[in-house]
Amino acid sequence: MLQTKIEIEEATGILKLLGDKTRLTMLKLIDEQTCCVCEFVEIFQTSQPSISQHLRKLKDVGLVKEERKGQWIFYSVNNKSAYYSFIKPILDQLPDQNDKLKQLEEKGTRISCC
Amino acid sequence: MLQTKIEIEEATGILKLLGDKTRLTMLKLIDEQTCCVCEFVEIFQTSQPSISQHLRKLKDVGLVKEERKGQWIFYSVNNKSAYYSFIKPILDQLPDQNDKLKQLEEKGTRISCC
DNA sequence: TAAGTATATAATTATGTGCTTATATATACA
DNA sequence: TGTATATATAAGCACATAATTATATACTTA
Repeated sequence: MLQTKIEIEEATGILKLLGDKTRLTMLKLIDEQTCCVCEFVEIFQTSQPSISQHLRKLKDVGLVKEERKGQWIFYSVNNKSAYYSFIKPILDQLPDQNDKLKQLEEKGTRISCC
Repeated sequence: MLQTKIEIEEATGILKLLGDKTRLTMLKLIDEQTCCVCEFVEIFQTSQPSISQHLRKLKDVGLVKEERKGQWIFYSVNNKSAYYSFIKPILDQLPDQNDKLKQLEEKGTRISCC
């Protein structure tokens, strides 16, 4: 695939967002899956507002999309984003994070699959 | 080429470094060229200590290498770095920055070519 | 060796970022 | 409609980061 060019300033904005452990892991997780906020809270063992704020930043640049299903809001990577081809090669070099979701399934706290 | 995996925490460290306009532009510039500190100072229109500190951070993780030639120290991307295959796809998506070096050549302040 | 140029380092300041606490909004269900 | 659950937002604080200023070090050349 021919890569599209991205301006330096846009690139630094995106890279700044990826330069955070929580957000980068999130993106890797939801590149091929879907997660809701409370799952992230459990996975990252942090507060709900903190997770919401990270997701907000990713949403603001269009990297993730949300879909409400009842009381839950499910997040996934927006592969229609103009930046998707920029971040995909990065995500592909990261180790799989699915063990984190497996742990939720074992504890019975996984929601997204329903 | 089969990509090597990089741990999430290492990746965020590297991405944090790339998430800065000066450093990202620097890396793109010296991926295939060589520049010395005073050239960066002129290109980025900033102070010499600021440039040195950016280079220091890149050097600390092994992303760049330095070579002294007389009074000048020339910097270039260290393509032997374990992280090179991680950052290369990122740099490749950035627009060419060679116009900045051309401007130095036109002004007669380009050093590295000698 | 003295003066000039190039670069590095240290200390300080200014700004940015992430997390917490508190509160608001939205949905579900009894 | 009232309560519980899920999520978002706002304000404040703590910490991190980038730039500046001042100074030190290294090399060059007269």
